[in-house]
Amino acid sequence: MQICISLAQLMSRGSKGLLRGSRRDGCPNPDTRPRGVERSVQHQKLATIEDVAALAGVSIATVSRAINEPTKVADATRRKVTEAVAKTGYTTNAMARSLRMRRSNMILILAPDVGDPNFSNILVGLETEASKRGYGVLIGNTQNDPTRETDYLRFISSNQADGLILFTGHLPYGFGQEGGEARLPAMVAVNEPVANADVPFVGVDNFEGSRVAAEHLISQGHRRIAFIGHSTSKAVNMLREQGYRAALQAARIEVDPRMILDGDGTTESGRAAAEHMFVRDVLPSAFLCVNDATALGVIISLNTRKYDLPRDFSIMGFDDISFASFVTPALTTMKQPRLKIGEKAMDLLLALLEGKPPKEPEVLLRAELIVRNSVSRPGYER
Amino acid sequence: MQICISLAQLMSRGSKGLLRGSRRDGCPNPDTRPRGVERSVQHQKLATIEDVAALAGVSIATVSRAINEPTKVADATRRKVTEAVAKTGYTTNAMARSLRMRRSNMILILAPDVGDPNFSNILVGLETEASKRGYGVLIGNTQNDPTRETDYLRFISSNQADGLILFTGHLPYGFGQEGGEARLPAMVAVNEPVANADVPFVGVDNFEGSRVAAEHLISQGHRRIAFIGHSTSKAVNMLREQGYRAALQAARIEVDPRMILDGDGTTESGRAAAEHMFVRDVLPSAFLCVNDATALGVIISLNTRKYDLPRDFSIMGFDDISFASFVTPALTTMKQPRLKIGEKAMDLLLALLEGKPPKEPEVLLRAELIVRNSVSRPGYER
DNA sequence: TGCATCTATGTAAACCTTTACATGATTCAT
DNA sequence: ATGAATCATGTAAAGGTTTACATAGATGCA
Repeated sequence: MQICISLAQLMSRGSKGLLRGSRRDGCPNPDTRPRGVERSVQHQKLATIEDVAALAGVSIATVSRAINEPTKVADATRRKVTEAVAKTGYTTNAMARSLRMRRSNMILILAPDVGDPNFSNILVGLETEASKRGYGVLIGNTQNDPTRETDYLRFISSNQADGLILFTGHLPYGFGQEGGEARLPAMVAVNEPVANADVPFVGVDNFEGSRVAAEHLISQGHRRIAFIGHSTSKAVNMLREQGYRAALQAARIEVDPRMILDGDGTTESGRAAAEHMFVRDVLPSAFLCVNDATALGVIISLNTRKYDLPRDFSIMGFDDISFASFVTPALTTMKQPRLKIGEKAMDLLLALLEGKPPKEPEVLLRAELIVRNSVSRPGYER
Repeated sequence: MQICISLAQLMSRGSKGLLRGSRRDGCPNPDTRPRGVERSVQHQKLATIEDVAALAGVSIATVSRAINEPTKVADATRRKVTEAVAKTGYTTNAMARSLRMRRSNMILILAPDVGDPNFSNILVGLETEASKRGYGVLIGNTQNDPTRETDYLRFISSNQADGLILFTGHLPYGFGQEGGEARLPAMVAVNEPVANADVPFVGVDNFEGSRVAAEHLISQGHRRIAFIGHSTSKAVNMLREQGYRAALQAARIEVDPRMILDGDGTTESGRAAAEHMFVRDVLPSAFLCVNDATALGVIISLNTRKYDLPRDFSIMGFDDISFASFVTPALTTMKQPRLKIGEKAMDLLLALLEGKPPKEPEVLLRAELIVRNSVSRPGYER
C-alpha cells in the first residue's frame, strides 16, 4: 500500500491558510516526484524556499512573493509555485523570516499565576484572538517574582516577542525607570490596570458592575448592605467599593462605615469578615462581596451558623467563577466577560503593533448580572 | 538627575544568567560611554554581536565563545567582552541564534482548554520547569478543533518549537498516519495518555489512587459503595474504575453492577447519576466519584434531598480541585500533584530533546488522600 | 516609431548568529 | 633545537528568509 501524505506536507496543511488552492486529493505517482522530497523527509531536513524555486523554475524572490503578495505575481507563475510548495511540503521557516523582518509574530503574556481561573479564562480569549490573527502566544508565569518578571523581558529584547500583555498590574520590575527616554514595547494591561504608567487597559467595568450589583440588592428592599473586601491597594477593590457607595448614595441610603469591612479577596478573608460582624453584632441584611471567593467565605460562615439562606441574609459576589453556580445557595453575582476581555485586549495590542494608537486609554466591558438563589427580599419585609 | 540604566541593559539583566560577572554597581560617566549605545536605544536598534566585538577589540567569534563557552576564552579577553556586553546592553538575538542552531528552545503545549483548572495548574508546573531550564513555553488552545490542532503544528515544522506537550489524549489530527516513515517531534503526553501511539506519559496513578480511595471508604466500614463516572472512552475513567474494583475485590466485596453508573465527569452528570440511584431505589452507603466535579453533583443532589451529610451518605471525589475544600460537606478526595506532573513532564521532554530516551514509557505519580468531612462510618453501624 | 509607463521577475544584500577550519603563538617533550 | 601538541583567536560560510533595486519585456500613447 502506498501512503502519500508526507509529514512535511501534513504539517504545512493548515499553515496560515496561504496555500488554500493546494490539492488535497490524489497523490502524484511516486516516481514522478522529485527525489529531493523523499530525502528531505527521511533526513528531517525540511524543504527550503530554494527547493520550491528550483522545482517551480523561478527565483526564490518570486516564490516569496507568490506566497506573501500573491497579486504581485502572474497567474501562471503563482500556480507553478503553489504546486511546487504542495509537492515539497514547504513551510516557511519562521526563524529566518523573523530574523529578516525583525518581528516574530509572538506575544508574551506575563501573569502572576496562570492557574488562577480568573486569569486562565482571559488567557483563552487572548490566545483565541492571537491565533486567529496569525500570532502565537508565549506565557510567562511570574509568581510575582521580580527576578522572573525581568527575566522574561529577554523575550522582548531578543525579538522573540513583539508585544506584551500584563496581568500583573505593574510594569515588570525596574522597567520604565528611565522616564520615557527609551521606548517601551507595545503593551496592554488586563485584569488590573498598571499604576503610574501609560499602558492601555482592558477589563471589566468594576465601578459600574458593582453599582449594578448594589442596585439589585436595593431593588429587593435591602437598605443595610455590607461591603466585604475593602482594600486600598488594588484598583479592582477600590472601584468596586466606589460602585457600592454610588448606588447607596443614589438611593439616599447613608453609607455606614461599620458596614465596610476589609478583606484581601480570599475565601478565608470573607469568612473572617462575616464572623467579625457577628462578634460586633452590627448586622446587615445583605452582603455585597468584592468577589465570589469572598462571597463563598461569607456563605460558609453563615451556613455554619445554621442560618437559612437566602431567607436570613442575602449575598452577592462578583466575577462568576465556576463554582458560583454550585454552592448552596447558588450565588447571584456579576459575570465578568473574561473571554471577551482577552479577545479585546489582544485586538488592541495587535492594533498597537500595526502602528494604530489606541483611541481610548482603557476599554471597559460591562459585567452581567447573573441572578441565582442567594438573594431574596430582606426578612423584616416579609 | 542622571539615570544610568538603559532599557537594553535592563532587558539583558536576567538573560540566561550568562553574564553573571557583569557589574551592577556604579554607572560609567556618561561621556565615557560610546556614542553608539545611546543612538541604539533611541532608534530601537539593538546592539549586535559586532558592536560588542568592535568595542572589545576582538572578533565576533570570540564574543560568541565568550558568551556561550566561557572556558574556551582567555580570562583577559572574557573580561573585555563581558564589559563590552554590559556597556552596549547587548542581548543575543534569539531569532538569529535559532536559525543558525536549528532549535528554538521553545516548547509547544497543546491543550483543549487552558481555562480548565486541572489543566492550568499542570501548565504552571510545565512553565516553571521550562523556564528554569531556559526554555520558553508556547500555548495552543485547540478547543478540540482538529483544524486548530493541525494548524499548530506549523510551530513545529517551522522550527518555532522544538518539542510538544499533549494534553489532548491523541496525536494532533491526522498526525502519524504514515506509519513511522516520518519521525515525529519529541513529545510527552500529560493528563491523558495518547492512544495507539508510542508517546511517553506523565500523570497521576489513577488506578492506585482510586484503589486507595475505595480502601479508605472500606476502612470506614462501607460495603455498598457506588462508583459514579464509568466511561470506556477515557483512560482516566477506566483506570479509576479498575482501582475501585480492585479494592472491593481485595476486601472480598462483590462488585454489584448496579452500583456502577455512567457519567462524563461533569457536575451535571454526577447529579443525574445520584438521582438515578434514588429512582431505582438501589442505594449505596457511599459514593466514590470519578472526579471532584462529579462528586459535587452528587452532593448537590443529596443536599437538595435534605440528607444530612456525611451521616446519611459518604462521598469521595478525585483531583482535589479548589472548591473541594469549600463545598459543604468539605470533600474528602485524592489530590493530584498537578504542579509536579507538569514539572516532571517537562523534565522528560527536555531530556528527550537532549537525546536521552525515556527510561520508562510512563511516569505515574501518587495521588494523596485528603481527608475532609464528606466521609463517615455508614449509618447502619452507628 | 519612439518614448514613457507598467508589469513580472531576477539579483543580491541584509537580518545576526554559530562553528568548522585555519592560523599563529606558546608550551612541552625529546 | 626541533617537532608535536595545545591554546587563543580570527576568517568565512551557512542557516532561510524578505526586499530594494535592476532588468527586460509588454503596453500605451502621441
